[in-house]
Amino acid sequence: MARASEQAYERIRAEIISGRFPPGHRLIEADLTALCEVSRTPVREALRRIVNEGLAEFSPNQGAQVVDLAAEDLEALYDLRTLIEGYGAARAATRISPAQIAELESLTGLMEALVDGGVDGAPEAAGANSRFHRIILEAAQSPRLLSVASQVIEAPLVLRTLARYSPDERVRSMAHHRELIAAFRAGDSQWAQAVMISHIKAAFTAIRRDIVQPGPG
Amino acid sequence: MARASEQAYERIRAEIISGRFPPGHRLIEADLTALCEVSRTPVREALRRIVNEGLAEFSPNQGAQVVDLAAEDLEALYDLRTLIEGYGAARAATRISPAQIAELESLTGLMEALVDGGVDGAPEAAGANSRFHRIILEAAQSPRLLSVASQVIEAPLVLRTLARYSPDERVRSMAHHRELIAAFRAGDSQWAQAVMISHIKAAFTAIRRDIVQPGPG
DNA sequence: CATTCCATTTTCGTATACAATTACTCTCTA
DNA sequence: TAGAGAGTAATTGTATACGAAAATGGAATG
Repeated sequence: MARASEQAYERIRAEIISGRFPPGHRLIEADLTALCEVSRTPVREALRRIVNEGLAEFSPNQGAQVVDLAAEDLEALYDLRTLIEGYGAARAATRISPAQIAELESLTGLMEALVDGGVDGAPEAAGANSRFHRIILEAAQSPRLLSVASQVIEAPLVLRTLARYSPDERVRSMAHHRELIAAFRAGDSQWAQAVMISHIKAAFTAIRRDIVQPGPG
Repeated sequence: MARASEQAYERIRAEIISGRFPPGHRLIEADLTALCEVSRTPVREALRRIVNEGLAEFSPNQGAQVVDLAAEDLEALYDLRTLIEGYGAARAATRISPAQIAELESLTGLMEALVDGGVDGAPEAAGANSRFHRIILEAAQSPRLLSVASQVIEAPLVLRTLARYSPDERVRSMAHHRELIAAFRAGDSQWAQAVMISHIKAAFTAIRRDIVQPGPG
């Protein structure tokens, strides 16, 4: 089975994103071996991948630990994300297929339903949101973009942005998704880019409200 | 020694960038084990890193092979690079230290000397050029940016852009470097960004002249 | 002569054992 | 009591062996 490392990757990633491995938590290879029920070799491979996607940080001979975004320059991270996802949305506007647009609509409908139903569908909604963004990046038809984007999209997942939104912010976020779809339908790159930038800036504002950034030095 | 994998990484990278491993060349782990004189474990680790930086591509159960940029969408790659390095230059303009500016000057002087001396100092000049760009990205003071940038900077190294430049283009490239330093001295983000964008667009033009892009489909 | 199928070989994926490095704790001393 | 040092435990880094998947080559068949 060529998926021991894949299995390890998904398991560790889930632990981090769910918050069961909190920021700063050390990722000991032996522990992960037990958790994932595979040997250290695929665990190490999964770890490198997770580090590469920005979910963890790595020090030689000291292993990896879950990234602590509160200690990082969140504004720089979100600026980069704005740049990259904005570019992706612009490219996607002239390349996206009707089938992909239909998928975006379906996901948006799902998320709206989860938001309206008072129950806490946060994890599911987060998953749908991730797929929404991923479809756009895939529609941009640039493998390199996909790979680059993962580095600025994965890390913020530990923040569980959607769960922090106020009701108003949730409504706005859904509106952004609807407007993105409209921009794609129109094939308008600038429009799509502008909405995507708004979407990410809005997310950053919600994050910044919650997380106290460390002063310089 | 924690540097068996590091040693393997540097060796394999050098083989690719020098062209001794040409585009499309299969990177067989056993061969690399012999070449690097370390076991397969660190070789595999080095390979994953090289794949991640975009110097090679990977297929499950089939290993890695050196990236063939002629088969890729070069315009998309360079667009991304423009975006990311332009942003880096803008950030660097307000954060770079005098010592870093001095380093940039020193490297530019070295490159100019290599260009003037008729001998083929291409590999050295390429190294100096890489360091020049790296210092700027470091001056931008965003670890994530550094990591993201590597993915769009490393891959084009296989093209050996500098060696393709005409004498005029070389002069222009040096002028860009000098102008970047001036923009940094002025602390002018927009200026630095504009020059960096020009610098990369110029490189792309030289590349596009040489490489025939495959049609869509 | 082209094609398909099977055996062989090559190569990657995983597990495990060992080496090297780092972190920790306890003791001894000022 | 605070600090330094040595010895021990914990953890990562590397090597090697085995298993699984895929590429290859040749023979049989239409």
